Amino acid sequence: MVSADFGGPIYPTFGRLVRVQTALWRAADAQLRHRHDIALADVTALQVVSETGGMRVQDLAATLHITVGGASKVIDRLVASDLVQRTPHPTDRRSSVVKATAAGRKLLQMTSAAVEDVLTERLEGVLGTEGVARLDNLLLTLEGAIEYSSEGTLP
Amino acid sequence: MVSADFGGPIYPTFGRLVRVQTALWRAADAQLRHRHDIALADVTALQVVSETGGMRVQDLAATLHITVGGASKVIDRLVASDLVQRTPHPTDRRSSVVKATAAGRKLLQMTSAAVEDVLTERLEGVLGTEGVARLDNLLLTLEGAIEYSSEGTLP
DNA sequence: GAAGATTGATTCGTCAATCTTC
DNA sequence: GAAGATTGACGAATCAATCTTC
Repeated sequence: MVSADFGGPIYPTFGRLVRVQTALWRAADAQLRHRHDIALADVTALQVVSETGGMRVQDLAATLHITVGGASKVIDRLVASDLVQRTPHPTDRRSSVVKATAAGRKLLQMTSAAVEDVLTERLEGVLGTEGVARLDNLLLTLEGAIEYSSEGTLP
Repeated sequence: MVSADFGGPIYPTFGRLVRVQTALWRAADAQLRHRHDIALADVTALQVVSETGGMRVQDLAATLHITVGGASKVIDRLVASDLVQRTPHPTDRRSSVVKATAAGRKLLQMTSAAVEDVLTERLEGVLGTEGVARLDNLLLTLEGAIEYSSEGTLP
């Protein structure tokens, strides 16, 4: 079944998605910079690294949908702040395995609470837990579909 | 009523929102650069300017949730490409009114079709029209709430 | 003095080139 | 030769400073 266009233009919905995400990001980012002097982008990377317990640079890039070079630089910043460390890959000397340090995990606990506060207010406070659950279901569906369709777009 | 946390952590949902939006943005942006040699950010600004029929720099900034300086530079690029023009504000000589040119409106028609194609495939094709409608409802609610809560966040 | 806008310096991510290792 | 990662140059947005007009 090929997608038909019964629902009217979809650009406005996408515009809303972008604006909502931007506004939420900015709110959380401002809160983190203010309270913990760190950017949300860095905390997000730290979060991913921490919860996987160790990953390669390109795995971080794939998870965040950023480039490998960008991921390398994010890690540079986190290493400089002693929040993660590069450890040698056990079988492949081209790779490093990036792991959260104790300081990184500690900072993550505090920053996660700050982010949770902002998001709970602005997402759950507006949509309610039921609305958040509906949103999450839709996003899960999209996320699953996006993973494989992100390849092979351009010739 | 203060927000309570019955739904579990909300950070993962936000992370999904960011990743889905990023992936969709990148797909549409790549398509536009490839077919029309213009960035999605510029098309988005052109879209907003066009559909309002004329607005000030700070109005564009407020709509897109970007800074005034950033909006000024987006307009610089669009002016350089002859897609919008700055016209004198009728009553306030500090301001300009930014309007889409004929070339801008023409380009917008073509690029909108390209964006619609990408989004129809990746949003509607995955969620269906009903799913898109549900997503749009949730985003509308969030957008309405965000407008007024974006002020007065930091001391 | 405040509001609207522009400009220059900085920051962050992408892209292309490069280096090392497979 | 290909894969993993890093580095420098570039593009785009933020922030602070500045200029003009209210």
